Amino acid sequence: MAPSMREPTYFILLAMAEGARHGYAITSTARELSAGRVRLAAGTLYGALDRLAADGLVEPDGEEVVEGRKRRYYRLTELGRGRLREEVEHLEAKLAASRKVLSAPGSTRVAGRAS
Amino acid sequence: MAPSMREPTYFILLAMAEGARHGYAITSTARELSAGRVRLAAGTLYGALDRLAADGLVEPDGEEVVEGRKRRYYRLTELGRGRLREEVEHLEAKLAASRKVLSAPGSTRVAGRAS
DNA sequence: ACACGATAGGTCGGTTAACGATATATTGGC
DNA sequence: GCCAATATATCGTTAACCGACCTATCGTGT
Repeated sequence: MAPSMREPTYFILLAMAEGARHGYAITSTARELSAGRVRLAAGTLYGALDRLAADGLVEPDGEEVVEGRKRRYYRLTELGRGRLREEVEHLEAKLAASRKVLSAPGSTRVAGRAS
Repeated sequence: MAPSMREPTYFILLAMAEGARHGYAITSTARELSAGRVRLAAGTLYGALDRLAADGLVEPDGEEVVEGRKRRYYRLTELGRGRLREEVEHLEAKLAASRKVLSAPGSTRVAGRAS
């Protein structure tokens, strides 16, 4: 079973789910989607992009130069999209579990605690 | 801003939200709550317990011997419960963001892609 | 002319959670 | 006697993330 994604990775993939993006655009999209919570550090972003490409979750989608600045585009693969959807399911399962537990005030001890 | 918890940590805290537990019981409760997904390795469990205690999210709640086996109990602190609730909010925010993005089929490019 | 912030890409070393392996010890079933 | 389950603990490794730093362009303000 693949371990759950960390938050930066999750938002990097999610940012690309809307369409291909170049690195810097991923940073701002992730920031928006997370309501400001996720501010991707350069090391996190480019490291993750290399890793995700090696794992086949994203792939390069060409380069271009806009106003003198090079842009490297990446696109989510079908595998990446599937992995993202899987992650959403885990999120839902986690939430379901927490509702079951946190609704009850609970300070109960597990079976038969003797003094 | 505190970084998001990893899955094992989340389920360790969630297991204790129902009531005080000893280490081994946390392992089985976490396994149940996660529908079998989270199988805590010993190193993960006891390492996390020490770390969480140092951070004030959990605290020791006595020891006892049951059938010749020592049990070390831990309890969730108010801080820990708050941190858990905070994490649930982040989970909800993440889900809201992902629904917004994944509902649309989206293979759009970000503004004005030439060529 | 110069500084600075935003845009755009990248590297590198350090921190830390998680993990598997290993160890100890007891109880109970085969 | 051996193994699985119960129970706790340590140790070394891996992997993700992060801050710091570097290069470079463009526009704005001084």
